[in-house]
Amino acid sequence: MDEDVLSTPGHLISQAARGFARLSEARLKPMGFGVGHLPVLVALGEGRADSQRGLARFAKIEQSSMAQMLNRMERDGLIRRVPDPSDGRSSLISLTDAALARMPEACEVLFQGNRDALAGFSDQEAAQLVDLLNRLIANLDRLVASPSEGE
Amino acid sequence: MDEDVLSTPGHLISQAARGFARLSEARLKPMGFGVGHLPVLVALGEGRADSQRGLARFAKIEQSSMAQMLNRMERDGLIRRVPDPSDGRSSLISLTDAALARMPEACEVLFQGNRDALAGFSDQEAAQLVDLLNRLIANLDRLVASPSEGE
DNA sequence: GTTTTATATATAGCTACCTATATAATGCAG
DNA sequence: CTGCATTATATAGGTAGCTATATATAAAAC
Repeated sequence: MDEDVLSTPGHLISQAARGFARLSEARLKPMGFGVGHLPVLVALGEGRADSQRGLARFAKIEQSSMAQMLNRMERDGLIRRVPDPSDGRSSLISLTDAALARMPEACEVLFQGNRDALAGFSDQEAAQLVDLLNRLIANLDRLVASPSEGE
Repeated sequence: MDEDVLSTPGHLISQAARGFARLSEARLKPMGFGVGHLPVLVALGEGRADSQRGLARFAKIEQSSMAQMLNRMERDGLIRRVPDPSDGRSSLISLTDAALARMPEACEVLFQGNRDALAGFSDQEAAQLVDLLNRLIANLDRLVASPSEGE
């Protein structure tokens, strides 16, 4: 009876996420990227954010997590931080040429990983999965914001 | 064009997994559990495994990850390890009374978390989500086993 | 009965998250 | 123009996973 706590969507999603992460990690590593880099690459590449805070909000992770992520990416030569002339607390973050050059390939690898993972899914099923996930995420965002569940 | 790499199932699943983990963590912590404990509790509680290797296989994580998990659970008084009399390399792992006593409540909390997260889902939609996730996981398991994708 | 191979666990070191707290610069009140 | 609140970043320490490698015991080969 308590066994099927492992058949709940929550547990299945965590397993799927680990599977995806392992696959993506394995494929991105040879080109010098990690699975957490992508939101940063996209945000910087499209000018959607250029501060640590902005990147954290874009990636929907905590500021402290982004700080460490950026430390690793700077160490690995993917980004660069220059002091913001208009705000002494802040740095302006930008992609290095190396990161920019390798980005399209990284995106392609991720798209391919998704195609591989969705093998056997009809277009309709893939679309439904995305829809259900988006609704789930919206619910979870609401719940984490106010941990008192229900309504 | 590369922005929607963040709208792929892979990325959405990772966001959903983090949301679930944060929610479950917050609710389990007050009763002394963590989100990774559940497979161990279930496996031990139902006699599905009693060695580290067996637990790792059951939980579908690596042996080294399970070793650390068990270290933390032992430290926190949730499990106990006694040397296996019939195999000098191995320990027999069992739940403490404290863990056993709190387990049903933990399962209930997780079931409730799933109900909360699936608010607005019809039964049919919830079932479809589970089905799609199971197929996704099967694909990913296959892919990780042989990283040479497609066919 | 040794020697080899396989298995069980342990350990080192990494990513990517988290919470909580400290520090420094900004901006606004007074 | 000073002092307080706010904001941006940094740091400490934790969980849960990973890979890779070491060690000890067991089992199989010879």
